[in-house]
Amino acid sequence: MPFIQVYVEPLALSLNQMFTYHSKEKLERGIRVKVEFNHKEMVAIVMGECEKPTDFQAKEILEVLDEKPLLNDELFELAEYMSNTYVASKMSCFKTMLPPSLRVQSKTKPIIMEEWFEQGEGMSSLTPKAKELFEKLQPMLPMRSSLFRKQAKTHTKQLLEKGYIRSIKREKQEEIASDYEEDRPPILSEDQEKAIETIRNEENSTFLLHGVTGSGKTEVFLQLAKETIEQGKQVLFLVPEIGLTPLMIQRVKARFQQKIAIYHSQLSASEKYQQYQMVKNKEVQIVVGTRSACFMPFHDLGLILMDEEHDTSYKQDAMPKYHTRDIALFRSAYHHCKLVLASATPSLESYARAYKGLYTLVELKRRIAKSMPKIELVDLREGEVEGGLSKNLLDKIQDRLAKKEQTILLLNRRGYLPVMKCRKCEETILCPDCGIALSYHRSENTLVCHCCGNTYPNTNTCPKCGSHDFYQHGMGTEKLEGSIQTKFPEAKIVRMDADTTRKKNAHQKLLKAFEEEGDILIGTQMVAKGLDFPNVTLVGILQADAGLVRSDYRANETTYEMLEQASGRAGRADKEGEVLIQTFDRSHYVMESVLNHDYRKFFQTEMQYRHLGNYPPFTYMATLIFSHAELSQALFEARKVKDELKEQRVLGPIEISMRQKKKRVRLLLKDKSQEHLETTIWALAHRYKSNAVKLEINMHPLMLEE
DNA sequence: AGCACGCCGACT
DNA sequence: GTCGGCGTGCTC
Repeated sequence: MPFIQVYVEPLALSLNQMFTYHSKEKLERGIRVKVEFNHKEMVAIVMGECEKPTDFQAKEILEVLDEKPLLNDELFELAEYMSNTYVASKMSCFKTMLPPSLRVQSKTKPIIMEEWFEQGEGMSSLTPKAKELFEKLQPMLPMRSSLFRKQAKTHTKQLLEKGYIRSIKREKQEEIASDYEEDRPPILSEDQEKAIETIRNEENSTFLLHGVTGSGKTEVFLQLAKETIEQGKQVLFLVPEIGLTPLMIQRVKARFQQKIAIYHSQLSASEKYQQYQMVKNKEVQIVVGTRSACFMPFHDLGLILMDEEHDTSYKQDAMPKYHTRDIALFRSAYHHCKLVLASATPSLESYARAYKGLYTLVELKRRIAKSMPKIELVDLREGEVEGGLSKNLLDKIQDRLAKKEQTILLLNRRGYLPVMKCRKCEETILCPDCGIALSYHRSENTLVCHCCGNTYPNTNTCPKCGSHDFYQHGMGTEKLEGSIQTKFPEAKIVRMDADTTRKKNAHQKLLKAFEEEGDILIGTQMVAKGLDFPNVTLVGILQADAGLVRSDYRANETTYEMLEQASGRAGRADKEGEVLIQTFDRSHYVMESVLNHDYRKFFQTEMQYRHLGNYPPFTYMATLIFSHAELSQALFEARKVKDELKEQRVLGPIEISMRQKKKRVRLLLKDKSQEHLETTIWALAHRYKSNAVKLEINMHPLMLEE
């Protein structure tokens, strides 16, 4: 009669230890069981057998929930790796790795049923409209209820009640593969051929494909994927955000003409389960997906492609705060398969590794058809500037309108006014939860916290002195849209930012609207990513240095990335592209590098600064956030920890925005050794398991919390 | 993480 | 007199 060890349901680090139970049967690692834990019933995951405990009485297992383990050996190893490197509980790693319906907490059996309608024997009379609809839809029965409802709308109820249709439950079936016209591979450029050759033949397993925008990286991907599939192996194709990559999916589908799995966070639980099972049951060879797709249960992975590898959406900001790139590296090592990281603006970490020869650098230096867009820097300190727009830029917009060509304007600040500051008493209206300035959004007449997303009605009254007079300085996308519309009344303007893309599929709808009839697309940095409109010949960046004033160590990198990516949106087809960058500091090395499309120069300069400041890739970092209702308590703990850590460089403590009415204080640790950093942080994590001051850890942070 | 236990303030 | 605040200790 075996004793088994389990991890229990709560994700907290304080319960990140195994508990022992008694079982009537042998149980494999990875099987879920129901147990009593601290007077409560909960689910636990079996980790293995052990000896009879001597110092306590083990309880009985109440129920065995699975026949087969949920995770294979590789995924167990991966969970171990994740837990260690990101200082997260094992259970939180298991949770992240599984699709929602298989998660530990999930009580429902993952057999997914869906509602269908079948023909009934309704006799009583119908209203004319219902009768008409029923006659139209009858030949299609039985059909999916959702489809039926979409057409019959409110008449569905009547048809059900009068028995013309009956509701039945069916096991969910797979969507019929939509047919895409087969896409034949084009003739590759010399650069592309060479890139493929290198990746195919080089011994190294990790490659950094540095290809300028429009250099045909995708074609390289597709070719490599094809070869892998022909060897009977699986391909994982990672993309940053699915909302921006419908084109990519279409291309993959069209090229391969076989069933592929698509996995991203916007799928419903049952859709995720379906896609997950397709991979597990070896029904598909290709998976295209975002961050969470890096945990798919592959059995014979032959190639991992990671597009836009610099993109920060690859890092999860909830526990465990993993980076998809690390997971991809782990899996490529486990499966002995190649990993191709690709970007026009690689992360400094990846490029540094390629530079050292750890990764093999593969370059695509030329655009397929056209030359790179012409870039012009406009000094905002000189010449006329009207509402944030230089005369130069206004003229160019006018010119594109006349030529019926399109313009993209990038302003990395949403809303109407970025701050509400009272003219009388100089009070700034702050978010009660976060303590940072609220932005005014005119269309909704609300004040929005861009930190936590909370909205408050705008009373246009100063909370301190009751005045109604506020400063009008600064500008967000909403205000820009208004002023552009006033200047060019005939122009069709589309605005794309977090406010206009909140609804599902809003992204695609806005982009479609712009492609079909828009003249000017105004947006935050989301318009810099991956858009491909042949008729866009002008890109204007309004406040190029806005990002440079930020204090965080990656400010220059993100600014370079944003400018270079935005520039890549201009002149993608046969028309020449032009980019106008408005800046206060045209001699800044970020501006100069972008001007000449010189990533290497940017890299070398930035590396010097990183070296001087002891920042990644020269060190490993972690942030520690101490939170408590009382600032003094949080500060006290932070200072105590700082004093103890003599071997690392510690920055802070600094006070950052509140969360849930709690004051927060941040320390930033830098360490030459990743192992040393890990052991230090783990020790701290254990110490703060049950402290009134809470400690939040972010290993290898990309964005420092403010 | 939850939740029971336990010890002090303002209320029917 | 008690209802209820949340500090701290425990979970096989």
